[in-house]
Amino acid sequence: MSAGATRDAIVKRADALFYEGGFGATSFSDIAGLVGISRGNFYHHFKTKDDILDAVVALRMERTRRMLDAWEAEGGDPRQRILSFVHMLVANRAQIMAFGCPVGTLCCELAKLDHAAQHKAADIFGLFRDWLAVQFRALGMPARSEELALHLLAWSQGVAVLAAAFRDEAFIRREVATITAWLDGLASNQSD
Amino acid sequence: MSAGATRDAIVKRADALFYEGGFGATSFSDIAGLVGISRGNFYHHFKTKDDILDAVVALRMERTRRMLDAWEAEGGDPRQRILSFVHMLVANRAQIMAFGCPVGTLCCELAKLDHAAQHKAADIFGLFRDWLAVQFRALGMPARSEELALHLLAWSQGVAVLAAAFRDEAFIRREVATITAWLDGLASNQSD
DNA sequence: GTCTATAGCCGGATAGAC
DNA sequence: GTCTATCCGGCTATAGAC
Repeated sequence: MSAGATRDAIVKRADALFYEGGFGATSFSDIAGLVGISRGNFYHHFKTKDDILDAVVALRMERTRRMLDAWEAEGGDPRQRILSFVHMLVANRAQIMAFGCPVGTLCCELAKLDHAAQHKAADIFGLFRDWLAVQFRALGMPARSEELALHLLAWSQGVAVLAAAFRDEAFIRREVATITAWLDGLASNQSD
Repeated sequence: MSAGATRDAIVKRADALFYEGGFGATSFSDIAGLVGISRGNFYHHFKTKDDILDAVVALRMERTRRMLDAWEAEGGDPRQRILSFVHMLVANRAQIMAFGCPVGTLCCELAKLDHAAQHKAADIFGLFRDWLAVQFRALGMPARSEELALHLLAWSQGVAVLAAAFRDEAFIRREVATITAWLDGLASNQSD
């Protein structure tokens, strides 16, 4: 296998395992087993476990960027773009109920570990925040766009946490409906 | 030291370490070091690490119950009681920015570990949910009390996650103010 | 009830053959 | 670039002295 392909396979599998089992609980053996290589071969591609984490965070950053660009390119209005973000909760509901949000749970785990990569992980949230702020500005709310972006980001995070704790799909759908109503009420009443 | 005292000391320290460092990342040595006992002595009180987790979850359950009872006994109105809950975000802001919410982060970690105690941990959320639902009923919203309780619980969880990710105290205070305004708007307009 | 000593395992990481 | 073999350390857990 070429150099890049094995490396990519490692990062891809590590990404999934870090999400489903957590960074700390995932071992080199776990990743190597899924990729189909030996543990020794690992260190030809990554010197330490933290290096793998950096690569996984970079992968998630890039994937997020592409997703936001795609939503931007779909040609809808800002309201529809924001709803694309919110709809992730429904589209990924099975994984969210099982493992929570990939970004939120990683940030919380790295915060407890006081890990050097915690700020890079939070930057993924930053991508969403900035993109949402652009949408709120386009909706005609320039003054409070960043606050609204953080508010919506927090809202979706809360839904993910409780959905995972209670395994409650109806709750997800109800909250998404509430968010949609809140969004439609924003233009007419900017007090919330 | 008497049997109960050492056991209580272990649970108390484990509670803090599980919160600040995570369950998986906390070792027996960490706890023993803080308590001031040897690792060997540990197994006289707890057979496995999971047994300690059970005791920690039970401790948090009981502490939560006492806190909710105290808020109930303070003699305010339902609105004031709900604000006592919300105010936790401000009162514990330093810890929340450093380690997230103790309940939310534990639930997410145990979900990823597919741990047997994950449902018991979620029961702590259940205590808050049921108590909040009682308050919303007392506010005159019997039909949607449970939904409102879950909504507020999720909201506070989202604030905790983003506060930890961005270490943003102003964000916490802003969201608490928004929650307060939302609460005061509920009586007059039950559409949100 | 608390200690020391240690078993047994698995983690990350390395060396060197192919 | 991939492998096998191995080191070292920390982990949970146990045994047995005091």
